[in-house]
Amino acid sequence: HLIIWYIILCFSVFFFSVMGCVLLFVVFRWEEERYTDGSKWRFLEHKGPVFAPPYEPLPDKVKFYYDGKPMKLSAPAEEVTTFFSKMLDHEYTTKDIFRKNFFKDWRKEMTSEEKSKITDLNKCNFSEMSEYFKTQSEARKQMSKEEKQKIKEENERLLQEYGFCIMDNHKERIGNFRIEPPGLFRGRGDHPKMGMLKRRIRPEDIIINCSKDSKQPKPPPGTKWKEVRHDNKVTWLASWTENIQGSIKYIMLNPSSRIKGEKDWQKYETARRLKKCVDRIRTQYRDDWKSKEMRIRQRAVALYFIDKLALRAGNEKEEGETADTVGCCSLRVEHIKLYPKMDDQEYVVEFDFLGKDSIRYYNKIPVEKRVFKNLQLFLENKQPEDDLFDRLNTSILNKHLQELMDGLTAKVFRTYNASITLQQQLKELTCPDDSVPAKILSYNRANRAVAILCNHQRAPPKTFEKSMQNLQTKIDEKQNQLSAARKQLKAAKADRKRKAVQRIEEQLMKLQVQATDREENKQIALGTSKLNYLDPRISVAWCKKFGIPIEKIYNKTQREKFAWAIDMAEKDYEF
DNA sequence: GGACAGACTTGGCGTTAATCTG
DNA sequence: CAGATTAACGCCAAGTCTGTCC
Repeated sequence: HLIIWYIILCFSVFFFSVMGCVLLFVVFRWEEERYTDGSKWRFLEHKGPVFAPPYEPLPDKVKFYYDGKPMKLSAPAEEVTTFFSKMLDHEYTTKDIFRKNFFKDWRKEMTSEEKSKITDLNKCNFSEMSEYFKTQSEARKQMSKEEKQKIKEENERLLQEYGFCIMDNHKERIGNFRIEPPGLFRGRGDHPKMGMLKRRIRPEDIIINCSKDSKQPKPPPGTKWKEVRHDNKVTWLASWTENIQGSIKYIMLNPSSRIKGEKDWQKYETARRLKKCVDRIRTQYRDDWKSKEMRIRQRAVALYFIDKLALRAGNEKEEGETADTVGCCSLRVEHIKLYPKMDDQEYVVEFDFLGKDSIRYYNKIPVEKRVFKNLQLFLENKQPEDDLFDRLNTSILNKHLQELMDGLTAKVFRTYNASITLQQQLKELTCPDDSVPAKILSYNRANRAVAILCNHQRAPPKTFEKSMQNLQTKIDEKQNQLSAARKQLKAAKADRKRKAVQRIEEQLMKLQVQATDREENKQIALGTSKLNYLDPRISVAWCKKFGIPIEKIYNKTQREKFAWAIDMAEKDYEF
């Protein structure tokens, strides 16, 4: 008996100390005091970035032809041609702008001799190189298990060595520790810089950020960092300036890190504060539609769009530097059409413009008469390419919002409206008696409502039709199976048969739900809203309330990112 | 108040890894 | 167990927003 008591005692001590640690850890990790002086960390140590592998010249048998004649290129010029020949199958290599930009940048890498010979891109023949790369990638696919395993292990080793850092008391995963390899810039949509050469990044381009008392990362042998600094007011570990737009790129931590998680949490707390005062703000902007000042009316109509349609703020962009895309404040006259009457609706506004990533926003919505009249006013005496809101920009708008609520900016409305929509849709769509797959369909539908609001579209997957067909075949088979099982049940009336029928019915239902979900999701991308706009605590609470395992909603990466929410939210959580 | 740099979040998509199926 | 299919991941581009300078 004594022994048993002793074991129990030991076990309890062990158990409680483990629990204690877990609790401490949780409190420590998410409730840890934040720095009040604007600093982001006290200690930061890492190994620096991993560079792109050096260029390997082509074997001599693989030739480039100019004007029908083989020509051996210098290594720098040859490297650039490999980028182009790898893209040959893409339609964009036929575009004028792409070819012009590429040729211009390619010539910069040529020797003077090459430069004088190669004067016309149309006389260049890259097909042997293109074939060579196709063969190479085919060979890579055909590699033996052992070879693949070896590569995997090497990647894992690199991850272990360079993929983590120490920030304050935590070992944290780094988001992107590999430096982007050189290549040809593509860009999205109609980008004026497509085809330009994205140059290779060297240690001399890199600024390292770490704490003074840490072990500094070593640059590769024979090289130097551009600079090593110790700036704890920022979160990045390394940075460099990219040559296409001249913007700065960063190496930062993974979303699972304390520093990202805390920021994410705060973002949703700001959105929840908006919830408390959104009525007041709405009343005010409606009032402002009547203002005698044009700038206030414009501000109020723009804010109405941002709130109602979840439009992005719309910063000004430098013309000719990027694709021509707009957000709310940068809308132009040509992007909207007004219809005093359309079918059975009055005061309809039709939006048609390219937003972020050149994704088209198309929507027809009835608005209130005052908004409509205001829009007519804003359009007066303007050309199609003129700004709709000529007295407004994002800076003016955000200054105003800041006065309405501390920390309020245009994008908070997107977060707020996305999260509140999810919560309300979940409430509306979830039936407590539904099966788990049916409940998940409801969840996905709620998620979908948000994605539609935020205009998160995707190109239908290339294999969409086929995969729908496959699913339909499975459903048909299952239906046959079911009717066969039912016949057997009728004949035998055995309990075992009854259960079999039930099981098949469930399987069939599951397949049908899957088909519905997939069909409805054809052109909708759920990922972005799930990752960036939906307060994860709403989803966690929903899972707890309806007994859905969290794994059904969030995959491993997402669970890591939302660890704070999974720890925090109870089933009665309200956004 | 406008230009610009800087820092950080948000975005779709192609590739890769995991899972499924015959 | 290999090939097909699907889900996850990573890539890298493109936004938002703040702060500084003039």
